[in-house]
Amino acid sequence: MAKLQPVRGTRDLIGEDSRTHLHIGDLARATAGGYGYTPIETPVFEFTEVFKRTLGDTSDIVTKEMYTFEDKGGDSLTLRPEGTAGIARAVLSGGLQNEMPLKWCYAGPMFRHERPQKGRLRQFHQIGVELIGVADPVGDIEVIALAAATLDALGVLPATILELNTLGDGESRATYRTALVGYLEGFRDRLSEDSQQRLDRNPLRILDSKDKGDQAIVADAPSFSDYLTPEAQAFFDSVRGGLDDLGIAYQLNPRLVRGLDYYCHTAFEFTTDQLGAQGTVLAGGRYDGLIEMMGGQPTPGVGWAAGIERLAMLTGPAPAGARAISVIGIGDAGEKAAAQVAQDLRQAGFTVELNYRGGLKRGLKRADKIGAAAAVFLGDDELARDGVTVRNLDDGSQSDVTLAGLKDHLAAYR
RNA sequence: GUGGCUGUAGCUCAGUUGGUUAGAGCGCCUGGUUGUGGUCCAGGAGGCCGGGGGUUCAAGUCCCCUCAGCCACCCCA
Repeated sequence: MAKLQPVRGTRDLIGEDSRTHLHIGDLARATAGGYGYTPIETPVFEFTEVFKRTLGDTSDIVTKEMYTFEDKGGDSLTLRPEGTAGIARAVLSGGLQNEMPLKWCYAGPMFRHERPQKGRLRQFHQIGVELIGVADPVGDIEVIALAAATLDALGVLPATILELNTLGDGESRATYRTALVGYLEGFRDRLSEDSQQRLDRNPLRILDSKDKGDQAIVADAPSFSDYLTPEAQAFFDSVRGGLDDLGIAYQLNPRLVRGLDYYCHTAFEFTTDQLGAQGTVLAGGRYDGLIEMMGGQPTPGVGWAAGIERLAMLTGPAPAGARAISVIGIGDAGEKAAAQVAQDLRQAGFTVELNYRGGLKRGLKRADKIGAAAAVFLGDDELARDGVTVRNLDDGSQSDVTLAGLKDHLAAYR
């Protein structure tokens, strides 16, 4: 263990950072609430099997990015790398299959053992929503509309574009995959080293390779849209029509893919060019195969997740809360009386900071530092006349106020 | 996991071809004001120069290793 450093890829959220994260979570929950989504909290760790089964043994997340450990009972546990698997598990272990549709939103930490860089940490935070039990495109449309509304509430929607694609159904994907691999095999030697591996493991990923040579080869590859079944095409058309009806702009991106098998039909991402290489702010899609893969009945689902750290880089710091009133006691009797005044003001709903010791000068310095709007002095002079002195910290003006009239006087500072 | 760049005070950074007690601004503390902040003035505290090893008469400065940060690849929110 290195000396008193945070673990690599983790960081403390203090002051403004913490406030901003909470603000983003609050706004997301409020927005989702307006769509009828209620909060869910699942554990931050699960049996490793939960993620292995759902993410697939060959995915990068499972093979190299999971924080996995053995607990004292000998079970293999894993810190969740994403939110959906745990929620699917909750559906099954809670016997909620008959409560469909389930509409949930969540916010919390996720863990992936990756090399940190801009917009990427080992412990990071996501907000997300899941709509489980709706097979119709109206579900996709609602979830995307909610995503846009959330980004709009945060004020970052104009900084993003919505990219949209379809992964089709299983049949569409299977025939396309065969055609794509057939085409790419002819160029195997000329593909980048990474893509040669992808060709065996995850050929669809080659479509969004950043390698220039790969891109040239991919340009002439078979197009997925030619392989969509009529049903899958109709589904996608419905989603697009619904977004058009709601006035939600999007850009088709045929190279937008998902690595995992249980994804199908709609895939979408809100991306930005303001965050360096990590441009994806919010990503989601339909995962009809997920719950079945975990051992449940076939159950449709669609949802998304967004990175709070990435959102925070776009929103900037959240607005500060109410300015405080500093209550400063002077002398033993004054400090005692000040404690009572502070208590009364707090119960009346004021934000109050009580000085602990050190006298008026120290109290005022502190008041200035925390940005208090006014200071209330309480010393022998004030006690003698059963009142307090109120100082306006913006203009320095002071007034004598009776104890009885203090709340009314301070109303101007709320 | 791979690559590039960077680690000097709480923060942001200077520090000459290797040369004597390592500096600045901001912040912090004290005093000027034994009942007045933010401005001003004076003073002060605070550094194993990320860590370890090496070269040298001499290392913050050069070399190696290691840790960390940043950025990119991979992958992803």
